[in-house]
Amino acid sequence: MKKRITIKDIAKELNVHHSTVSRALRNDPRVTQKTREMVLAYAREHEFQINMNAVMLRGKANNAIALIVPNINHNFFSDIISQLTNLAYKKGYVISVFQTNEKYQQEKEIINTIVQHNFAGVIVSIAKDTVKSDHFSVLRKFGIPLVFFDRVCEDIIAPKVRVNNFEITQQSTECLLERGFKRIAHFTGTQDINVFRDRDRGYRAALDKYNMEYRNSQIITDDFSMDLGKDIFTKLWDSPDRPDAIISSSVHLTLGILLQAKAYGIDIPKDLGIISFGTLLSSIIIQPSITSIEQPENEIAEIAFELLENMIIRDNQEDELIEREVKAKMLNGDSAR
Amino acid sequence: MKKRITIKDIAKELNVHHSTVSRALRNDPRVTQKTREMVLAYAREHEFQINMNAVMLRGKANNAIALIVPNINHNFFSDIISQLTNLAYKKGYVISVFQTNEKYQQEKEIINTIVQHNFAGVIVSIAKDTVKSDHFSVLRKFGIPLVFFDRVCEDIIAPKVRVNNFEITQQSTECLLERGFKRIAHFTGTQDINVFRDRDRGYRAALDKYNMEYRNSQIITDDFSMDLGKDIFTKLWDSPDRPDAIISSSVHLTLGILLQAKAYGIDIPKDLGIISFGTLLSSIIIQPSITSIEQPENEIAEIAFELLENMIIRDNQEDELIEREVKAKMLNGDSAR
DNA sequence: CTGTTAGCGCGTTCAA
DNA sequence: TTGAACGCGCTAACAG
Repeated sequence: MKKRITIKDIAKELNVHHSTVSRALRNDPRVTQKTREMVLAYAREHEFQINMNAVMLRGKANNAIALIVPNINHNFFSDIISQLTNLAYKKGYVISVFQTNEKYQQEKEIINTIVQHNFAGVIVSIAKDTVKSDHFSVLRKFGIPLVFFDRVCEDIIAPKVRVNNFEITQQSTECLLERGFKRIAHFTGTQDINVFRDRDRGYRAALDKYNMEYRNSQIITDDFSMDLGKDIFTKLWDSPDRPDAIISSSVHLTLGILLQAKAYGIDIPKDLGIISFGTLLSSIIIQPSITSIEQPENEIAEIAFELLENMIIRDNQEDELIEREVKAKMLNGDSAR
Repeated sequence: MKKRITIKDIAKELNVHHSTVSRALRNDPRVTQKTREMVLAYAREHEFQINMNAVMLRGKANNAIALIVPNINHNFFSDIISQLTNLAYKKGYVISVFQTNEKYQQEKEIINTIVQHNFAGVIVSIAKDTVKSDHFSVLRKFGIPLVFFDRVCEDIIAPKVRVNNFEITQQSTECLLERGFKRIAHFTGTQDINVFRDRDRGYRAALDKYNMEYRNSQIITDDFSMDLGKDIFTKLWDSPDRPDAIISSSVHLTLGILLQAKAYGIDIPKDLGIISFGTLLSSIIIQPSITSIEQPENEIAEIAFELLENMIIRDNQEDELIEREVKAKMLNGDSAR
């Protein structure tokens, strides 16, 4: 590690005290115009860069925000990351992104790292694996503001940004029912997570409303991958009680379904209705277009950031329950153009 | 900001010296079993978390690596981010992701932040906007290891991971020529960036080899968006010298092209051949499938990380020119299944 | 085995 | 207006 230039180095070189240099660099008014210019010139010339570790050790607030997501390379999350990064940049914050790979253990270690490095705040969407929530309490203990989005811990008091999963899934299911589908399967994730639980509740509410039942109704997958979607769909399709429609919680599962449907020569939507969460960018050019459920990623990012920034500025942890809900929308493939 | 518990607090409480606490926490052998256990128990109970700012101020190496990309929400980059984050995690590093939005100014400010926070190393793919490279020299000055991937600064001495853009674009163009296409347009990015420059050189090399010329050949876009792809294609298609094939540098441009082609009722690939960079996930279900050029994101991440880790471990900045090239592959849509 | 001391780089006293 | 001294939390060197 190269030795870096410090304010003391500058002070020695210019025959002033390092506290004077410190003041000059921060534009403290009680320093001569001349001295300041001398210091600034020297600093610029020698590319002085302040050591933030020293600054923060003295208690100055960090300007780094931690963002924790299960997967960086899912569009839903990468869109939110991108937007949050831009918002933060405008306000002088820096976002560090962490990926849990859906693992509780990694999530926990990440939280510790965040505490140890004095991050200013944390925005998180929890792992599928996360059923305990003890690791979040340490943030509260250390006074680090926390905001949940999308996938939340129900038993931790912190602001939460939710998507209207119940409502939109109910609506989507009803849409299929109204189009005459009778055996609708629901491909979704673990029921430990609010998002997938809410979606399944919405799905069942719609079935109940129409007095429908379907034996193979709920299919829970641990993983959202194209291959898994393909496999699950294949089994289901070849089973005695074949579905005539599917609601899918993930673009990747949907791609697997579509792929296999194509191999089987299944006519969509005649023989198989599909509604899928997630923006299937190319659904607009797929023949036939499928209906997708679009989530407002930018709005989620904006609200989450706003909530967190408020807490950071007011040096405050919320004790009341702040919940904000944003609305996903159904986008019919054929009307997308 | 809440006051956090420190080793001194623990020391006072247990009537030992804080240096003893420090040793106990780090499992220094020269501390009694009993003392250590006492300290560890107390620390665990009170959720002590070490203050990394203090540790780093003393000179200990940081375990945080900075990753700078133009856009987090492009699949090429988000795949690399995801993979890098996992590799880093296994080795005990943490990745912080920064987004330049293709702006030189942001890139520069990010570099300063990185220096100020003493990051252990930097992995970067530069912004389209970045024509100067002065801001990278500060990293060298401060002894922070640097690795470029994909989009590189030619005049900075640092390890570079490149994709065989020249070769693969030449090959793709020849592929189209051999299939009988004669007026092939090239949709690509600014020629200030090695990636797009290399692709265009490969494209032209193929044309030259076949003694072909095409007036509208090179179309440079500032931005890679679906809308722009659609607009540009529309203009081109309606021009007197209509293309019969396109090589596209971006999935988003390609989607725009496909969308408009569909609206025009253009038969692909009979009336319009298309080869596109980027994994068009759903190309496997698009009818007709289009040929894509797949880049080895995981391999890029692995090599970049390995190169950087070597420099970090050896506390070394490379003076020799390390260049590694990875190979993109053409993937024919119809053989993808 | 444990305590003492010093210092990492900076900002904030308090004094001059 | 500037300087001197101190301390943020931690670890290394040295002393006991």
